[in-house]
Amino acid sequence: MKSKGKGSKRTRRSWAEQEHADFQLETEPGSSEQEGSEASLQLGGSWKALNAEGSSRITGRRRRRQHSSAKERNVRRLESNERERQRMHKLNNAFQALREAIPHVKMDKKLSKIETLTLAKNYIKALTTIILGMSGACLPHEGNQPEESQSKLLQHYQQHLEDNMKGQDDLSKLLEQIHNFRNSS
DNA sequence: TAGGCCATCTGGTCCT
DNA sequence: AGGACCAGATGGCCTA
Repeated sequence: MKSKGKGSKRTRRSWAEQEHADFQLETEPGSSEQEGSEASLQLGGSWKALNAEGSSRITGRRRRRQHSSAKERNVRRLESNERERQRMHKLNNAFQALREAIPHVKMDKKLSKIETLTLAKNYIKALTTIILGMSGACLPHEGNQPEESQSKLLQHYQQHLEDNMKGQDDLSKLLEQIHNFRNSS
């Protein structure tokens, strides 16, 4: 969460505020609006935006007929918005956990999401390389072809997941095991 | 000031 | 049927 500004950013008209006017504007009066008709074609968020600009590109498209009252729709939309916020918060928490799990140089600057994913991918690759190197050293009689080692590593990891992985701390346990393994070898 | 990043809203689709 | 997921749109904040 950014430190400032986000709390006061709700300047867009809420669905509750604009719902009535938009519904009148976008629904062709007197038309037979059956569920699943052309009205349900995918337009996503561009629908309102294009209409607001007065574009004629989407003429003829109508919002799907809603069977519930405006008030019920309003309530469901607000509930849906809340769920979506919670979902995005969980996603952001996961990003934050990932940020804390990967080492990076600019500790003072928060990694963006794309940076986090990219660094995480590179970190996994680096760790995999290290582990493959260690397993190659410890298994002199095994075939040391990269694909073979990688396959064994994956097998071992999956087995480990099935046997032990149950909670949120499992990744740190695994990293601890890797750390211990490195120290002992 | 432009561009990057982000939070939020929104409606369609998928899944249970 | 309802919730989860997804992607587009929008507008605010920040930085170069």
